[in-house]
Amino acid sequence: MARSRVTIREVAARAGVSHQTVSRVINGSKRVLPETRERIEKAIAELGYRPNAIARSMAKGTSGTLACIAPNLTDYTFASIVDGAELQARKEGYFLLSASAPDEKTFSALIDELASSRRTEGMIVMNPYQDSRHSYLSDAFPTVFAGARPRPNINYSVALDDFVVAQQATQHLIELGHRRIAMITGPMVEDCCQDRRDGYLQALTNAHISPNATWQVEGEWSAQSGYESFKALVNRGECPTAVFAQNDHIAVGVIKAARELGLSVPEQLSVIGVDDIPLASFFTPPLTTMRQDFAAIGQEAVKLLMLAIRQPDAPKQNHVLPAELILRESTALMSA
Amino acid sequence: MARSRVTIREVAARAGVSHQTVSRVINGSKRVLPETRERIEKAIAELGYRPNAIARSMAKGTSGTLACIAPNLTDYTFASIVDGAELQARKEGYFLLSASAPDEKTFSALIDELASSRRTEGMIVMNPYQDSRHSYLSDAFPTVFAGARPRPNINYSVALDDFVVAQQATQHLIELGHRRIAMITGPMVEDCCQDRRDGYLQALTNAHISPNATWQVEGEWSAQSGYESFKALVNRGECPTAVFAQNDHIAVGVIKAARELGLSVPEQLSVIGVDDIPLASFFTPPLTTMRQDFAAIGQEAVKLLMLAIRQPDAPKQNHVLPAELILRESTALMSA
DNA sequence: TTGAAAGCGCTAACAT
DNA sequence: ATGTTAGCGCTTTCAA
Repeated sequence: MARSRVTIREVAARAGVSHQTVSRVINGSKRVLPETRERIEKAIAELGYRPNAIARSMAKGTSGTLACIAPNLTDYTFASIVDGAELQARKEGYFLLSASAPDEKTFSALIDELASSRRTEGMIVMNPYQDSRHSYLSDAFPTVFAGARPRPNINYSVALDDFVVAQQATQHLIELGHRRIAMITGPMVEDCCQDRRDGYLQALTNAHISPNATWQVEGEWSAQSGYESFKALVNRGECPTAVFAQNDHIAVGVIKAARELGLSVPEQLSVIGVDDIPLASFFTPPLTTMRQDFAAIGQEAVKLLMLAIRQPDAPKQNHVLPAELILRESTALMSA
Repeated sequence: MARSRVTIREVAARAGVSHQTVSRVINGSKRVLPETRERIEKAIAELGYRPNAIARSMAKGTSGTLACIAPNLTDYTFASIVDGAELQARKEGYFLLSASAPDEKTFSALIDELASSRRTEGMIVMNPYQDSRHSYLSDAFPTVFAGARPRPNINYSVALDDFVVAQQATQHLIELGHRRIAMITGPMVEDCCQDRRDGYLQALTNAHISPNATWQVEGEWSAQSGYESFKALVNRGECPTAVFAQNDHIAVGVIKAARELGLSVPEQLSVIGVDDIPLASFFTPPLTTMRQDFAAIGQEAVKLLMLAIRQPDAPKQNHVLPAELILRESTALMSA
């Protein structure tokens, strides 16, 4: 583990061969005599030689790293996707550089640094539509979106099947007998929020329930937002018997607000979320939710990225993943 | 943003200067005639030239990246530290490569790849003592620990002041009138768990309460573990009136277990955690806890790493950060 | 102020 | 099977 300053040439000298033969050995070429190989391997061990990755990248013309850009790295959502991506990247022989860009300015600077400096071979971008960050992107540099649909400038994406998931969540509430079903959304600029809204509407329509505009409130992805949104809703005089929260954080906020409003969950109000965050079963009541497989999204994104890198002309692809209904105690049969 | 294949020489040709002069311009050297500079900048813009970071690293002998290694990237703890580290790294002009190593084998392979391949200039390691991963490390390669104390082979670290924090948490319970105070710990192989135990013991000693070994139960960092540990404790016939949980997840598990056991929190059982995770105030009851500034830990770690890189002979340093008591509703005066 | 030469540590192409 | 020759795209001497 000593700081390696030994070069391929020193190894070559010690083994009495050319540096090229050493290169062959470290690259696992077959065209080396076993005894030569052995001699070289001995020299490598004795000298503690380790190939310099930068020089290698230089010669090969590839950096061997991918990048993953999220608004932040602390949201469980993003972190899990990154984790899955990292795993897959390493499997593919790449390193993953993850970076967070809280705002559009940071984002564009980052893209610039990462893509045009050839520091990475491709990148995965999350939440490209929270502002106009997607406008800095182009498929001229291999890019895949995670959690958002493709757009004209970007051809690849992996996301939850938001429409279906929302439909299923809403359907679950309907099956429990609810008809006054509110929805609290994330920021509607994001693809997934729109898709989830559409899924919710579809489920209502299928059940011949006419959607009520005042029951759809736009919030943010936080518990605090869920809390405030639900209070606002009730203060407006509307009282649904069930809420479809577009993520678990919002759901948790809704539940807290309901408790303060004297509504018991699930007896008087059913609440369903999306994500299945690790602590979902530790809230009161334990959260019914649609489980997403974030790691799978990250892995898929990397696979798609590899494709984009290797076959720049491959056709547009939008991978969509399912979710699973996790039944806990925040939803219940509509009481008579 | 087009994929940059333009080199410094093409820019030079177009501007009618040597490639070296172009290099001076992109490196902001003063020794270039304003008009020459202008011509070059024009050529750069027209050609859409962007310096190749790899080639630069190659020539300069530095990769311009730091690494951050955690058991995983999804724990809020690790993710927040990484986030803080990334912010600071960029401020220092470095990129941060974060990687997760779930097991010791992955870890050692990672270290090897990262350090000896000179792909990064230094690294931050979290949880080096959960197994013997620390044994793969050496200060021959700039390394700082986050959340653990230094050891003979590693000179730099940044961590919460675990002893003091635990003492304060326990002290809080004591001030509320509790004397039967249990503790549920994380894995005791980790430094911070030991330090937190010692702080807990110190607080008891200061209050002339003799510690009860059966009230100290070793668990893991999860809610599930807190849940099981507390049930085990009570099943043993012991019933404390307060619990110091070594992190919030454990605390949340304890609360759930207590509820199932028919103990109301905080009336019959006070529970305090450590961390102040984002959802802490949304549990029932909202969690009293010791807030850690994870981002600060990450930032400090990078600062220390920069020091380690620039002054390899600087003296050993162990930075320690405070925590803040966040009073919510999971702790209360001991009932008569 | 600018340029020419050399080289960072490696791999690729060709030669032997 | 191995060696030789050229770079990869840049920075760093050292001259001019």
